[in-house]
Amino acid sequence: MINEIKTIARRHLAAEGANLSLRAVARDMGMVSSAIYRYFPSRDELLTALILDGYQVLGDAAEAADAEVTDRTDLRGRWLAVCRAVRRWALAHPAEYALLFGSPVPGYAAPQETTVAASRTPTTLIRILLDGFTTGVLADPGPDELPGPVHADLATVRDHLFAGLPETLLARGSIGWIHCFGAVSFELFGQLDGLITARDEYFDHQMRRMADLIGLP
Amino acid sequence: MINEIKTIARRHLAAEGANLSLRAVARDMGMVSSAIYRYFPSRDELLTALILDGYQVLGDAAEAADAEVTDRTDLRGRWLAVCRAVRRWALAHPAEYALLFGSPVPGYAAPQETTVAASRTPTTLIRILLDGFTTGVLADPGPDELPGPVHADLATVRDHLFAGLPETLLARGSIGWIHCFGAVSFELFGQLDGLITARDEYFDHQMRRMADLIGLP
DNA sequence: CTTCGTCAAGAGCAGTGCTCTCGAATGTGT
DNA sequence: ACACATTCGAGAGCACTGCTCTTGACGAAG
Repeated sequence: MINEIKTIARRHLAAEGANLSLRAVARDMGMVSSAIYRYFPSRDELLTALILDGYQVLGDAAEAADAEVTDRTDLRGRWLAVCRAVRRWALAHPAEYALLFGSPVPGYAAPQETTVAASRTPTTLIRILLDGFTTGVLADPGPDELPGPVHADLATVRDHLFAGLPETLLARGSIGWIHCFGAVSFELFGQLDGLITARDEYFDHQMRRMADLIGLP
Repeated sequence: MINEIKTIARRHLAAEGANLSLRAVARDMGMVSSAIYRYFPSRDELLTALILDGYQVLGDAAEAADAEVTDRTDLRGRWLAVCRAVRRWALAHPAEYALLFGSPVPGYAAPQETTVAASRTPTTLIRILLDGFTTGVLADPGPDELPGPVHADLATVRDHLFAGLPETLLARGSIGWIHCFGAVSFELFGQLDGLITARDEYFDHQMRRMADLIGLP
């Protein structure tokens, strides 16, 4: 039942865009709107559930894309594969992507759970670097003039999730992830319209430049 | 009159978030909602007006930040100044930033005018590179393995707006702009929550790395 | 003094999230 | 088999939204 609601809600999201209507979902289920409230205490809760699912599905796609690269030492190939998977999912589910990564819905404060669910995809990316470093494929590039406070922030993240990873690699990897997010959002939110037509190639080019910046062989 | 509506609408936008209510604006003006329709044929038109204004104000801020750097040969300083100005404006006007660069409002198709208004800020950035190149401060870094179709897209943009600029510089500058957008959006849309606390420094660090990637001295 | 255009008000339509109450169905325990 | 409890969905209703249409007041031209 809950799953049926979510499925129909996702369909509405894809069709209509961000403003999901509980009543419309209920109508599609042959129910009356108040019946939905048996299963979700509010519209925001339904959105939260969709967001959590979205992060999960995206994380799965990212991990699958990484796993598909047979040569595990091909860090650049793995990095590009994950980035492409993120973009592919975003293009296939623009409304859901906007829900996850777009402007926050006014009045809706994302619960703590969403922020941890959100970390799966970037974790997949950074883990590629950790993988490369522990297997010796990727060397510690040495210090990168990180400002002190940033150093502290990154150290915390590193100790939490990527024990042993040189901070410089974490910093560069984060930039790479942020740029992946930025490039996808830029395209999806219409900022590329009228400027770039070869979008696949443009995205790949950007991600390659990021791989260069990270220092991926 | 039109200006008063826009001013109050902006205030509501800042206070409530993206879902701007015409009736609330009218109420604040001591008018009835239908009176607004004398001045704006629809809510979307009002949003469009706000968007156009926003791009204009942001463009002004970017140009002013660039102009404030007295040493015109300090390309890196100029680049950072503009990026910081963009972020500063975004943090000061999050709802407006979301309107310009966030997820598109469902059912609302941005008119052509907005896309040209949007180009002012990136134009300011890229013009720094053009400036540096024409004055000899910045050398042509040579080809950057641009895919063919991207090459064609960028050539069109270059011939339109930045005559004489080497394509490689345009490509790198675009990446820099996209990353500026990405970093600001990432922070503003809550993706940094719980991870990075030193946000000023982190942003600056990213922009410096981008300046490195572009090759700014 | 009349006409004309501008302006705002008001009613009304269809839609929204959400709350509440009330019946019907579906078990479950004795 | 009966009584009880719980679950479910329907329906009405509240306050809100964007938007349309009609009506009436006001002031400036002719």
